[in-house]
Amino acid sequence: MSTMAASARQQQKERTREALLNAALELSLDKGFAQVSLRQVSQAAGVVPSAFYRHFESMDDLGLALVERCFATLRAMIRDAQRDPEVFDHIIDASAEILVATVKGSKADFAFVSRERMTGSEPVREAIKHELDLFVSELAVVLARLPNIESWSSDDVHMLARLFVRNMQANAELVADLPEGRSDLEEQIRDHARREMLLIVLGFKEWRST
Amino acid sequence: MSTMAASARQQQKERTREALLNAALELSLDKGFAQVSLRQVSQAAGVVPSAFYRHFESMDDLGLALVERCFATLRAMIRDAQRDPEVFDHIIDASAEILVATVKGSKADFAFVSRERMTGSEPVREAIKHELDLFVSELAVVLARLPNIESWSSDDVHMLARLFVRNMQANAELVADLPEGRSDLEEQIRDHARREMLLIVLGFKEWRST
DNA sequence: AATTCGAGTGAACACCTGTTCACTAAACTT
DNA sequence: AAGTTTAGTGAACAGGTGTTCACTCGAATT
Repeated sequence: MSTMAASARQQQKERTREALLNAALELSLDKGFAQVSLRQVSQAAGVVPSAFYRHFESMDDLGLALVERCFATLRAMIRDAQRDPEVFDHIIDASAEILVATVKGSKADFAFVSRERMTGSEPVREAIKHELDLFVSELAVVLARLPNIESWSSDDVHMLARLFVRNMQANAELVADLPEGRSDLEEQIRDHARREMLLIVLGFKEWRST
Repeated sequence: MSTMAASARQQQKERTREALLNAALELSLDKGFAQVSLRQVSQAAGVVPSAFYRHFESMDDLGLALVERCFATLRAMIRDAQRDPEVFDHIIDASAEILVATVKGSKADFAFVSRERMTGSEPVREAIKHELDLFVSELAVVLARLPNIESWSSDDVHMLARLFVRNMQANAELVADLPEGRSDLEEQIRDHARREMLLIVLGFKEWRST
């Protein structure tokens, strides 16, 4: 992507590296990342355990790489949301829509983040916390440009962003462990998310007018 | 407590049972409950591994017992809050105060719940989810009796309760892994919690007036 | 064409895990 | 006082764990 090289050997290496990452992500779906052993990941990736060390120096190391990969998805989501012209007119509706759609499309990633945020090894937890804070700040920048919000104090915008992200987290959790093919429940979550965001915005208007 | 009996042998049994529970709770503080082995718990409780089975048939079983014990604390909190006359006049301030104080006093319990809510074995996760739903309903009942809220629809009250509990969860997490003796940060969290609850209430007023 | 490099192998290691089972000894029952 | 119950013991087990190390053999470099 960035460096085009790809010398057929590096290419193969990258392939098994991703196989390891995918295997770890999938295996951690039912029991949690911490329960997944180096040997299980290696086997699922079709590699002998000692080969693992050619790519990561420990499971913690792999965990950090996974965090990074997952947040790339999140960043893509916020980037797309900014480009969508809908967002300027109907932030709430569009946000709820984008949230549910994105989470549905990358369930494993979101499940991983919301799960390992509390349980992961200390470095993993720290990395997620940091990425999440970063995400709040990025969202604050986006929000600050919106029509009705551009006059707010930056403190208030930041708090709004925090509440939105917290709401996003909570709803992402719900979507992430949703049974397949229940579009009714999905619609219900979308609706709840919408109402809650609306509530927050309304609360802020009232708050700022006093 | 309930059955007074206590035949000196039952007494002793209860003693080591609690020792096992306490050991499990403490050991799960740094790495998470799922990382704690039956042998570690037994050793920390001063018992040989095979004795464990006299009290629980598996670690999952112990986990469920721990969930039950932790939520007893939560229930006590909401019960006390109801008795406090302050709450009727200044729900928000009193709630924020009680929240921080209670969580600070039972860090381990809250840390356990907020951690195992996502990571625990499936039965443990299910138990927590159930208890949490129950908690929302209980809170809704309390809120419905409050001066300005008694006229709301039960749906709205329930949503308010959900938002409050979510807020509580998020702030409990923050308090739970707070470094010791940082009363400034503690005050900051209390303040945030207060503002966020206020925001929610204001939003609801506005919401309902349209 | 000869040499170096390195991703992947397979066996061995020391250790920790949950579970079993025959046992002891002290508290209970008769 | 004799007999039963049971919380706790200690050794053994089969199996999974992370890490090591000498190795292969094809691709990359010279």
